[in-house]
Amino acid sequence: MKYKELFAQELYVACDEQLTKEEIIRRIEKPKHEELGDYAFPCFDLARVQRTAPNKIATNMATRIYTPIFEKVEAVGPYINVFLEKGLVASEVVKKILEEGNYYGSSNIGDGGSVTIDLSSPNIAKPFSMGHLRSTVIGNALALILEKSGYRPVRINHLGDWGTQFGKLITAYRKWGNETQVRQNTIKELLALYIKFHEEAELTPALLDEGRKAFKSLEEGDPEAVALWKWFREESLKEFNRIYELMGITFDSTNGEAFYNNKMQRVVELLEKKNLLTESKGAMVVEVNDDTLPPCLIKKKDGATLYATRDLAAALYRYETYGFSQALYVVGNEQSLHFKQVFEVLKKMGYEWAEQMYHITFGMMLKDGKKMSTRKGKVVLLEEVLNNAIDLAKENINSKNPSLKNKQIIAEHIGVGAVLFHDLKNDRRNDIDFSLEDMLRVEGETGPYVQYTNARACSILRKGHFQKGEPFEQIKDKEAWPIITRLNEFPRTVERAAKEYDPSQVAKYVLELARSFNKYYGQIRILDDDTHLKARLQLVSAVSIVLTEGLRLLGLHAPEEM
RNA sequence: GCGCCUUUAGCUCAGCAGGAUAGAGCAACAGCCUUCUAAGCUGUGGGUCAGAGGUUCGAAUCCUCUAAGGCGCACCA
Repeated sequence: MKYKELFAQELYVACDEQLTKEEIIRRIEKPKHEELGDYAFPCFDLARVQRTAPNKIATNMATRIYTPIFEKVEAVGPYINVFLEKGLVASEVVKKILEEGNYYGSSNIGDGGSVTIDLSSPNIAKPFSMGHLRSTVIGNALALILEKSGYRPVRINHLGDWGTQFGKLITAYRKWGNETQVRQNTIKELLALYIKFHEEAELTPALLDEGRKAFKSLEEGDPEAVALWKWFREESLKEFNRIYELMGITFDSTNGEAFYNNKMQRVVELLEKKNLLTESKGAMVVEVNDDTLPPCLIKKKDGATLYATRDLAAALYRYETYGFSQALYVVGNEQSLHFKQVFEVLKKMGYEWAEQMYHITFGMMLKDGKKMSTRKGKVVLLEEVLNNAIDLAKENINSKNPSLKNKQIIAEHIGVGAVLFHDLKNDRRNDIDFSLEDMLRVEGETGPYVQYTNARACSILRKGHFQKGEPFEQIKDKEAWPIITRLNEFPRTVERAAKEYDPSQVAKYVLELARSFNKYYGQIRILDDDTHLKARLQLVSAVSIVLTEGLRLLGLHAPEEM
């Protein structure tokens, strides 16, 4: 980072201040090919100002740039390419990492502001499907990345524990439910009831009304309905917690939709007081931005509330409780209209903090190119996928490293790592077609590949008897340079991931670092040469520190052996 | 119909506020383990960046249109 600024400063002087430093910084790029140097500056802008051929300008300016930080400055066509003094930079970077350890890459761009993150939010009484994986994994990674960037994340699992679906479920349970069966296998039985309800409702549409009525009675506190609801909720949570534990994810709050049940009246009153509520076709709505957005539904014909009402109540509650500087909603992109409406309503209510609310969208998990549907029973269960991945990791351990200790734990870290990483490595807005094969893959651009790289590095550190805190030695291998430049990029990568709410930046980074290290590993026998041993081990240690930290930011463990 | 999004190698995707010969992984093929964990490394083949215009010294990247696909559009969440 600072090397680039140094280059900009040099250019600023060399071009006689014909461009501003900001303009120069914006133009400086990283050449696509290593042979072309570490930074490059194209001279086309100056060519226009000076009305001279860019090649000429490049040649002239190149001779005017001189600082010890560059070992070579050369003009290639219209570009000025500079090569960093490798020894100097390598020392600075590796030293910094060894000194800072896990803190390397931390920043304070968040300035201690709290960020509420609405994530995971599965529906109670339904199995935890692959669809919820994305929100959970992306939200968790964002929380970790933001935390490293100086924010205080608040992870909120906004459980789907309220709504008409529970009316349906209660109705179904009353009609066809069997207590013993449900008690034995709650989630599975409830899912079956839910599916049956929708099948029957195709034949007898009146069932839908009955479901709605049941929900109304639940909302009004009918003891029998409430008891059923509580039971469903508890059993579901037990199941979810097992999965969260496996993934190493915890929450600061599990206040779901039901929590806001008694907070919605206030929202309705506030809307009334501000004259925002109007009647439309029997329902109460807020008109938002008339032409571009459809009205936001607040209350149904029968007086029952809707999810927008709950999200409004939740937003108020979260602002009052956490005083967030940002509020994030990690929810699929199919709900983008809903969040636009909710944010608009809040703005109309006069809350300027609504400007700091963001819908963090992500693509759908598809099955054979189509949306998965709980109602039709076409779901893939996350727990099964995770167990598959763990079993595979165990098989691999048994064939590749049978004497490994703590096999079970490490297999969990690897298996879960494969699944999480697979979800995080690409832009979150892309749809993912579910493929067990892809998800369990451990070679190539995968979590286990990165974990394996780190395990190798750790193994070298053990065998080379690496000691922390020894005097620093400069690395001499030119083969190490690609690693050094990657290591230097880590802080920028974290910062960018935080600013763009994009964990994939970290995932891609960690892959590149692993790749560069594996290449080095193939070229240099680290433990063979005593004279370079210390410097090399220090480099390896820096790599391991950054890989471990990068993986941690994605929610993955980095086992030292595997 | 309206709104938003997507379209880059056989497949899955990168390509960071336009810049020098478009990159990875998987799959295919050919190599590398008596020496630091082969979950690895090296090499080969594979591309009119959906199409057409436009802006620019320069476009996969920005603008417009077309085509294909996806998601959303009032009492579900």
